[in-house]
Amino acid sequence: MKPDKKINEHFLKGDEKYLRHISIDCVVFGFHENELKVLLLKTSYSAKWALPGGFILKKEHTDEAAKRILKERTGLDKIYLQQFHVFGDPGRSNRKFNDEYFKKLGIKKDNSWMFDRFISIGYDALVDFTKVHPVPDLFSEGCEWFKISDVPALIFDHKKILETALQDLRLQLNFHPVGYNLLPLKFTMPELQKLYETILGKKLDRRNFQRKIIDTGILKRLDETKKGVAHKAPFYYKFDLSNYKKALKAGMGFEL
Amino acid sequence: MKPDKKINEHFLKGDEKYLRHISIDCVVFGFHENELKVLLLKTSYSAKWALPGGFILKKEHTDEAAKRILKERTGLDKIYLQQFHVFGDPGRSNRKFNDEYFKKLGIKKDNSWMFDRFISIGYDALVDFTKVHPVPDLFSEGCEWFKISDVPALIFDHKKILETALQDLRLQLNFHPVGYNLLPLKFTMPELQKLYETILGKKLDRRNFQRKIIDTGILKRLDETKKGVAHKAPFYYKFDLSNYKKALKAGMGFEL
DNA sequence: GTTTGATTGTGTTATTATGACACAATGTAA
DNA sequence: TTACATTGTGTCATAATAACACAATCAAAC
Repeated sequence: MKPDKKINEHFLKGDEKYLRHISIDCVVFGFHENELKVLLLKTSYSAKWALPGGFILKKEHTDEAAKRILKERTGLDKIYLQQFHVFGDPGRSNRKFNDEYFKKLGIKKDNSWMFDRFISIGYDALVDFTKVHPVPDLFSEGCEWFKISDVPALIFDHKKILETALQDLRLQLNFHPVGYNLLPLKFTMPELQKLYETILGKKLDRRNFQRKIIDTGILKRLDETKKGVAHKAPFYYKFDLSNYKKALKAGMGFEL
Repeated sequence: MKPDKKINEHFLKGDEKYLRHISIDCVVFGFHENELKVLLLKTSYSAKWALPGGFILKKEHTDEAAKRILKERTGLDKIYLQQFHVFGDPGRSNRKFNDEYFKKLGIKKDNSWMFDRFISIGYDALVDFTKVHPVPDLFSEGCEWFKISDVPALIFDHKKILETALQDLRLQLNFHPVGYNLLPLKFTMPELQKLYETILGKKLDRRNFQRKIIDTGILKRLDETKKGVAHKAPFYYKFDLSNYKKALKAGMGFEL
């Protein structure tokens, strides 16, 4: 089926497949080159960008829907994913679209479930940047990572959703060793620290940080050191999965 | 309009007023006689009890809907209320009803939006027990407070919703001085401590508890003492609203 | 080859927060 | 007047945290 035809069908008949009035928006965090990043889609119907999102099949668990949507956008299967907030303002999506776009597709705005009010469930995901293969969706012409500090204009209330997710991530940091989901298998202590600093938005003392992280017991130091650095080579670490899981259950207390 | 007629209309035409597939369930916490309590409704269509809940008007903010629902059940206007989780299992409400009840009302199950799948947004509320006037809803024949430790059988997944709310409340305790919402204007230190102990489900040291609470600066000791106790009379305290709000913004760190 | 610069690994100390604990004071009831 | 239950307050040992310094090592510059 041609893309235009698919879009048309989605606008006119999507409500036969999906629950009306409810959507899911995902804030996908990644970490690369010492920067926290978020995955965004370039909408084809406006100059703005959007969070990857989608809808819930009539008999699908909301969590499953979020997983499915994420899988389609990132190719990733088992990722850290959880709901963090519901956005239920009736005016949240009543913003201006590009009418030309819909005219071209032959869609009348009062004719489609897609222009109804939507309540959106926000999910946030932490992914290993290096393993993601971004794929735009039907309504997007591109898919890119953006530095958190450098996010473009977003549609609807997506900016607010992103900010809420970020706040939530900061809170989580003390309970959840989020590094496991955001970093590759092996990583150095400075890299891990940089991740924490980026999320929290503040500098941390190198030595105290190391002590606290080590004390949790969730890390395992490898014998290997990083090669090719113009200074003392840092050790690689990886997460000790068994201790990591224990710590999760115990609800690791942890202040930075 | 007669109740039966109202119910009938709700089942057959409610979807003209409300969003389909989405509901709100409220966990209303109160504190009385040194016990944490929750407000429940006795369903008229089964032997079970239910959380007070309702639906979202087509142009209503979800938060407003929760407020409205709560106002109708408790008579209270300005209460501490917030969403804590979305329950999105497609099977969550596919449980057995009392068919007799619906037959009596002349409602066919495949004929009403009310038997569709619902995604429910959980809101929890902390209220001053002494100010609540419980009012059952259209589908309930009663409305009562239950001790948290002594909750009867609940419909659907309401037990799980309640438990999730309770967990959330425990987490909140460290960030939010919840006492303000659950206690009357003036209260004694032992009463406040008992509240914390009940929510956390563990005993706290009397002297350490007092020190920490006092150190936050959110309390103001009155000159008045409690009368009519067969032992040393405890002082009354009230919340220092200005410091309380400051502490909220600063995100009071606080471990028990 | 030696030096330089940047960065890592590690340990000490002062300060603060926490948990465990004891005794004097007070109001009613016996 | 005494007994009892419960409150108000303070101390001390221990644990957690923040601030801080120096030696080791790698690549690049000379």
